[in-house]
Amino acid sequence: MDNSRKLPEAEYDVMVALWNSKVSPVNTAYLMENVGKNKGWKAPTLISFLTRLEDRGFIHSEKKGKERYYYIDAIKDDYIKFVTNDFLDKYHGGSFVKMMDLLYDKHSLSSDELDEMLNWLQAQY
Amino acid sequence: MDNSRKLPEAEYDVMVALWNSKVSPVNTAYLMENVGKNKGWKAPTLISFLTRLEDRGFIHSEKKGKERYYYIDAIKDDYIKFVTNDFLDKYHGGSFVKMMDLLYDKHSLSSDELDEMLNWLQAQY
DNA sequence: AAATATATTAGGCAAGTGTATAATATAAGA
DNA sequence: TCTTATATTATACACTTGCCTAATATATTT
Repeated sequence: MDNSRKLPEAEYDVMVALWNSKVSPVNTAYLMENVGKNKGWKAPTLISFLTRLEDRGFIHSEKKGKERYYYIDAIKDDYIKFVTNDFLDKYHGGSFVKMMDLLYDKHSLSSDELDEMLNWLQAQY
Repeated sequence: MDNSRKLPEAEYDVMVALWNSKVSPVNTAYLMENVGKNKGWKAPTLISFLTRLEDRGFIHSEKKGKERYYYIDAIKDDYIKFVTNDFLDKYHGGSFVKMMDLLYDKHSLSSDELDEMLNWLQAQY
């Protein structure tokens, strides 16, 4: 179960479309509509990413007639958690506070967001 | 002047060594000691990353005798801020709270960290 | 000044990523 | 069933990234 690897941009974008879909499986046409088009990809481009995702074990697929349908195997939250922890370690020594500190200093964190966080934190107790 | 493009791993590791140095400029030998060695790189490998960093405008250099010395041009906090905002947007819809929520649920955020954050937040008011 | 040591430069290559064209399969229509 | 349309597959190619070997420049020692 080695789906815990960081995906290249394009493949991640495809996964997002899959994760966002309320139905499963979805076919290539659906994914063309929901990511490919906006990205300006040709169908074979999309399919090529899907093939790679399948190789990595993030999805699997099944052919029905002349179309192919894709099923999700990687859990979104697990993946996001993985990349997030990775990121925190790499850029902030694993510390939330360090990250907040930096962003606040640099005016990237608004007081609204501070309020929101405070609320959230207080709710955890 | 914002060459704030996301760096490849290896180049980022070199930047970290540069940013961590208390002196500037530093030479290749210093960087071999401080990153190259641990990474198991040969000197030309390190130098190749340095050349690329120079091409990207993150550093510049100067040759003295047979050695070359490197000067930092990219500000660490600016770069980290850039990648952090990028990351938040990409994986958490730009929201800290969403990120905290996910990690807490998934048991990646300890109560100690929660306390720390609460302290930090309260200190901002 | 030669010979030797050492640092840098030139150049290159394999794997990974983004992307496409041409070929092929399969369904649908005539 | 033959033709046409359409989706998929095969294949490939350019760039980027990680890394190195061989060649060259410069300093040091003899």
